[in-house]
Parts: sequence; C-alpha cells; structure tokens
Amino acid sequence: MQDKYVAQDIEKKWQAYWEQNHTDKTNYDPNKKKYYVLEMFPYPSGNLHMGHVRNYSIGDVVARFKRMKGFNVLHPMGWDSFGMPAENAAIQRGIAPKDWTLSNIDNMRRQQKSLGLSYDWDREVATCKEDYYKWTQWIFEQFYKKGLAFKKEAKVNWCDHCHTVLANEQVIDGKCWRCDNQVEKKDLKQWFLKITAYADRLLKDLDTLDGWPERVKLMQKNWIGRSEGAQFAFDIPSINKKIEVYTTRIDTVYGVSYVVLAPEHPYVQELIKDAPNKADLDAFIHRIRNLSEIERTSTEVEKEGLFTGKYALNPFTGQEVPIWIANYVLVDYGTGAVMGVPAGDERDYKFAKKYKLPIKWVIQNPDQTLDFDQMVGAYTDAGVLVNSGDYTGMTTEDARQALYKAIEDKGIGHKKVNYRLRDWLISRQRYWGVPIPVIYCDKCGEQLVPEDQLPVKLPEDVVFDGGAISPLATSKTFMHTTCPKCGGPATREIDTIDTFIDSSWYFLRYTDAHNDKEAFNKQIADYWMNVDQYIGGIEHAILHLLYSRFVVKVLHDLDLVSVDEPFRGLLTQGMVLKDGSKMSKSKGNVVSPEEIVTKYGADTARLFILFAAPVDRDLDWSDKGVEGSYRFLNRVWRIINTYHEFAQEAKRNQLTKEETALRRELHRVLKKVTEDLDGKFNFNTAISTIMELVNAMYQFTDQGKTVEAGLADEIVRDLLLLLAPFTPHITEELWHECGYEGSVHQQDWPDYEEKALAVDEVEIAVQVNGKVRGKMTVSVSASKEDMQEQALALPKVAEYVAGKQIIKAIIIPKKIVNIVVK
RNA sequence: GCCGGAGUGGCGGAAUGGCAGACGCACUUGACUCAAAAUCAAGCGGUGAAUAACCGUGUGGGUUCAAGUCCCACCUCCGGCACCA
Repeated sequence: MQDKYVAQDIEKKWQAYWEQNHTDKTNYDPNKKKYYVLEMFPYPSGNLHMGHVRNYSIGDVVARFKRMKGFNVLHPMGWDSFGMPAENAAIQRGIAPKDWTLSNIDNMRRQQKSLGLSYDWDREVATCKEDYYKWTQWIFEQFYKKGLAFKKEAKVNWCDHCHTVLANEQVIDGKCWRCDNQVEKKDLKQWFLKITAYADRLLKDLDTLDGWPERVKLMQKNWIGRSEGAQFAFDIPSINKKIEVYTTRIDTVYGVSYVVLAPEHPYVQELIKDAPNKADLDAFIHRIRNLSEIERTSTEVEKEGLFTGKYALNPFTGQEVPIWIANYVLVDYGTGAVMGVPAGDERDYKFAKKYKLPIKWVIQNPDQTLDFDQMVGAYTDAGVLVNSGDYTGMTTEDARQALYKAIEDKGIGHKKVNYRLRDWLISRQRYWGVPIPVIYCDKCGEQLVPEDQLPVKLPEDVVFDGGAISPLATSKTFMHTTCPKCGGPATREIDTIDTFIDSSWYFLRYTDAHNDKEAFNKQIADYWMNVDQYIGGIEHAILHLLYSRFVVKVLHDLDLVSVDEPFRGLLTQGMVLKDGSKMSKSKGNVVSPEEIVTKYGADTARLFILFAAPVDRDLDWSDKGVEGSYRFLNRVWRIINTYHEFAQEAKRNQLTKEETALRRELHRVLKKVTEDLDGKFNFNTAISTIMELVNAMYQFTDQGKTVEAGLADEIVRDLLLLLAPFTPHITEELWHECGYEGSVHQQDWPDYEEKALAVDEVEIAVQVNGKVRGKMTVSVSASKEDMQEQALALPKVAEYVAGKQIIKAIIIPKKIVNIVVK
C-alpha cells in the first residue's frame, strides 16, 4: 500500500474501472424491490457549480446506500437542454444553439464523471434531442385531444427582455423569473394547459405526500388558493341587468353597504354612460388600467374608487346600495365584482371610512362583548349574526349554510369554489424549444400534426433577432406546409412550448429511455415509479414540482402510467454560499468544483459538502473546512494501513477489555450511521460519527497498542463500507489494497450486532437538586438502592447533602441519579 | 397583513425531557525539525488563581426531581404569499 493518499491517481483509475465494468448499470427486474432516486436534471449552462455538486453528492450517497441495502436502484442523469441561454449564445456569438448546448453537455458530463457519481449513463436523456421532444409533442397532442390544451386570447405576462410570454408561476414579484425584468401585460392569443381543471386534486393529494417538507406543501397550497363561498346576483333595475358577486362571507350579506366593480368589469361602460361625472370616471378607469401589475396589486396602494351613479338591490334586504368602481377589485378573480361589507372586511372598512359609506354591524363576537360604537376596524372572525333578519342569532357557520341554501331556493346563485391558480400559459415566442405540433389551415382550421409525422423538427435556417415575432417564422422551410386533413396550403404554429413541460415528464422517460415506439412502456414505468426520493433546490417548490404533479395526473388519467403523483419523497437542499452570500461571478466569490476536484479530489469535495451543514440548510463554503475533510481522509488512509497490518497477525481467542470497548464503539457507530441514512438525510452527523470511530482507532495505536487480528479485520471492512457511499474512490482503493473481493460498492451494508453493544457498567452523573455534583461508574444491573448508596458516598455529594433532609431520590438506570434535599 | 422556518461558543453545527457545546474549522501551547510544511499531543463558552463556585442555548414567565428540548407571552432574522373578496 502507498504511504501517501494521492486522490487524483486513484480517482481516475476507479472511474475507468467502474465504467468498463458497468458497475452502475440498472435493469428492469420486477422480482427485485426497486428504489428510484433522482436529482433534478440540470440546464447545461456549461459548467457545474457547487449547488450541483451538493445536489449530486446527496443523491449519490442515497443511491449507493440503497444499493448496499439490497435495492434495485434507478439513479439516472440527463439534461434540461432547451431554453433561452442557448439562443442568447446564438445571438451574441453566432454559435448554433444546438452546437452550444451539446458541447456544454459534454463538458458538464465530464465534470460529473470526475465526481464519481453512480449514474446509469445508458439512460441519459436530453430534452432538446429529437428522440425526446418527439414524445413531448406527442404528450401535448394527448392533452389537446382531451381538451386540456387550448388556445385563447388573454391578458398575458410579457417579458420584453426575453421577448416572450410567461406563465403566472414564472412571474416573481412582478418580474421575470429568469432575467428579473419588469413584466408587462399584453393581450395575445396563446396556448394554455388547463391546470385549473386539476386544481382540486393537486390540492387534495398534497395530503398524501408524507415524504414532502411541510413548507413546500404549504407553498403549493397557497399558490392553488382554494376558497369556498357563494356566487349570487344583485339586480340593477336601471340597466335591467344582474350583477354577480363572489363572497366567502355570505353570512355578512345583511351588512352590504355598496357593490364594487373592477374598472375592467364588462358592465362598467353601460353603468357610467350617462353619469354626470363621466369624464372623471373615464379618467379614473384609464389611469387604473395603465398601472403596472405591481402598482395595481400592492396592498400599500391607497384604496381609490368612484361612485357610478347607479344602484343595485340587495336580494336579502331589498335595500338599494350604490355601485362603485375601485382599484382594489381584480377583474380576473371571482366575478370581478364584490359586495362591500365594511363591518366584516378590513378593505371594505377602509374604503367605507374614506368615502363616508354607511357601516352596518352584522356580526357580534361569541362573547357578545363588541361595542359597535367603539369599533375602529372590521370584525372578521366568527361569531353570531345581529341585524340580519331571519338569520339573526345564528352562528356565522350556520348562517352561511342557510344562506347558501337560500340563494339556490331564490334561484339567484349557488355555492362556488374559487382558485387563485390560473391556467398554464405554455406558448413561448422563442426558437430553442419544442415546436408546438399544430397546423393552421384556412379551410379546416386548427389541426394537430398526425402522430406518425412527429416529431415536428426544429429548422436550422432561422434568424434569431428577427424582431417582434417568433424566430421560427423566419425559417423558409418551416412555416409553410400542407393541411393534414385537406392537403391544401397551411402554416405551422410558430411558437414553442414552455421548457417546464420538457421537465414535467423526464423522470418517466428515464425508466425506458430508448423506447422508440412510445414515450415509455407502462409496465416498466409502473415498476420504477414513483420516484422514491427527489432531490433539488427549494426554488422549484411551485414551478417545476406543481407542473410535474399536474402532468403525471393527466398521464395517469390517460392510463399511460398507474401512479398519479411523481415524487413520493422530496428533499429540498439548502444553497451553497461563500462569505454569507450566493456565489456569483459579479461578486467574484465563485468556487469552481473543477478546481477543488483537481486540488483535493472528488472524495474530499463530496465529504466536505455533506459534512459542513445539514442538507436542508444553507452551507457556507469554507476553504479551511475542505482542508479538514482532506486531512480526515488522510487519517483514514493511514489508520486503515495500520489496522490492515494488525489483521495479518495471528488471531487471539479473547479480546482485552479495551478491545471489547473498541468493538462496542464500532457497533455503536454502525447503528448510528445506519439510522442517520435510513429514511433520514443526516449526512453531517453520520460523518461525524464515523470520525469518532476513526478517533477511537487512533487512540488505540497512539497508546502503542495493537489490535487483535480478527477485530482489526472487522473494523477495516466495516469502516470502508460505512464510508463507501460518501467517498467512493478512496474506499474502493483501500478495499482492493486490503485484499477484499469484488467492488466495495457491491457489498452488503454492514449490520450492527446488538450483542456487541452490551455494556457491564456505565458512568453516570449524580445530581443534588438538579446540579451535577459528581460522577460514578455503576454496574448496569445495580439496584436502585445500591446506586443511591454509592451516590451518597461520593464526597462532593455527601457535602451537599450533609445536614439536609433527603426528600426523594430520582434514579434512572443507565442515565442519572438526582438526590432532592431540603 | 397572513402562513411557514429558525435563534446554542470566535465560526459550521451536536444533543429519544437526564452531565449543553459531539464532530469539524479557527486559535493557543508543546513534541518532531536547522527551519517550515505535514503529523502527533494538550487546551479551548463566560467570570475566576482554581482540579472551587457561580453564570450560560433570543427575552420574560410557567410545568417538572430535572428544560436547548414541553406550555404561555413576546423580540429578532430568514423564506413564501400578498387588495384573491
């Protein structure tokens, strides 16, 4: 064995060995229990960053551990390789997006391989390749046939910097998720997927996702935003129309002081056409409509409104209430019209105060203690109805149920569930994406490209900065085609599909990556799905994770796959920071994985990144900490060397007391590390526990002692097996150097022996009145009486007890003795 | 505003209600060395001469023989949503 640990040599050697021997190849085998572990596939930007290294290191430990535990493990990797940056490279540097992307993939794959990640590379997919996007188009067509993909005119989010529309989920704080540019609203006809049809299931099934972090489920829940209420009509006799409002508080209907519409509401023009202050109203509407989304929806903005001059009739009181228009009502939620109840809604209260509208109190709190003359705000909690006709005296909940029934009986409305979630806008006015497989014929209208003609290939003769339309329109070969129905001249759809669709089914393609007859075989996909453990950044809590859940539910309904949730377990890792902030080129605090691997080796990089912080927390990169991990691997190298020599000596029948203790330490560590890895992701404490074992091994040799050969052999084996998932190269090298058979990664995970953990005696603390006053070693079988006697005999304890009365003694075997005195 | 999460040494962080600070980083001292690096050893929450004692897990209360851990109130920071009726 070499004296010195030289990572670079052994890492290259074993990576080549694993590749040649197909160590990480996985096969479909319904007789074996499976485990599917998946890290979010990367966008091929060109280089791995530390966030990737963290993500893949976590996944690789899980994959290797599960393999050693006997599972048939699927652990694939691929590329989310459509998207804007490739197109920008084309515009700025004149490189074809395809060439740029494929060379980035080559580089990043090389970097991944240098980390010793145990992927089954035979299953690699790239979403930009024809054999993949053919099936993305096919899936789009299935959505279309089910009526879940449709084109409509809508006010959409437009990013002028990326020159494309965006889905609601891709607008963060009013800005583009990719480039941070302020998003505008535009009226355009665009393709949507009907995710709202699945809103209820997407919400309800969150409860089945036990392996997801609570906060991610909550974020999705908030995003879906289900609310239960009533939709019902107020008459407007003056224009002979009914105006529908939506409310979750129909129990407050006797307190309606006014009805208020969004400025964009379709009735507004008719309501104000003969108003004396029409000019003011027009100016107000114009001003509100031109506000940005941010200004419009900010709670900071003062509530503003104008009276239209018309009145509506409260269907319950028969009372006339004024109709207003106001900036705080949104046209695209509910009906775009709201009943104003200042007593029961904080916004309405502010609005009523500002414009001196009447406030009618209709809910008293359960204790009947509200003094309505003294109120300075709305009362929004549950309570009992007052001033509410026949409903007076009912609880808010009972009144709600009674009133739901009443509006149905009157035929003016019904119970209604509303969602914040909007349909998913999937058109993109970009080139580097999946062409939408639709053809427009003047005679036959919108037609799907027949399935046997897929894929609709991306043309290469395009101009990238061609102006206001999609680059595909600049291709001479692409646009013009024939109608699949009548054969007449027709044109192709020129938008591409949001790349989030590509990434909403890739985990299914991995299960059957080479299938050229179907997107994936159902039987094979059913064997591997769900993904048992998905690992990635929290930034996808809504976007990717919600879309994937939706797509899988649709594929399930189409009977293409049996599961209806993609990811059983979800682990959201923290970010990798440097000096307290995110690594970025502009801050100049980027640590390159490649440099670290070159300098210390992949094993050190992996070990450090898993040891430095719990997986779900942010991790501050520390160069000194990396040195520490490297130092530890050197310690392992040397001590294995030493213990391996011990193992060559003749065996003894009997272990010394110290050796027994060392063996107990080994088995304690086996138990603890297994617990930290099995169903948990406590990599940091697993590693620290292994460090404790190594320290115990050194303590032995530092005192000049040797270790019995059989025990030494056991320790060497188990230590290498424990470390194998974390640091695959050094353990493989030492495994072979020590003369063990096969690959360390194809061994069974070592079990601990309960018997080895047994102790005869333990050291416990002795407290007097809860303060530690001494320590003693007692036999584990000692009686409570003996323990008390021994505790009281301790000089310090005796001192504190002297002259006092012992009230009681708490004696917890193997834990503590506490003498309570007065 | 609403909903989550988190506050522990100089730093990252450990602790099924039972000896707070495991493990690591940094630091100090010593051994080895001509010297340095590497390695090894000892120390390392605060006050303190101390192997004495007291204090100490964001703050204030409480439960308990015993609280970082459980309960109540509050403070601060981070994240998500945010005029969704």
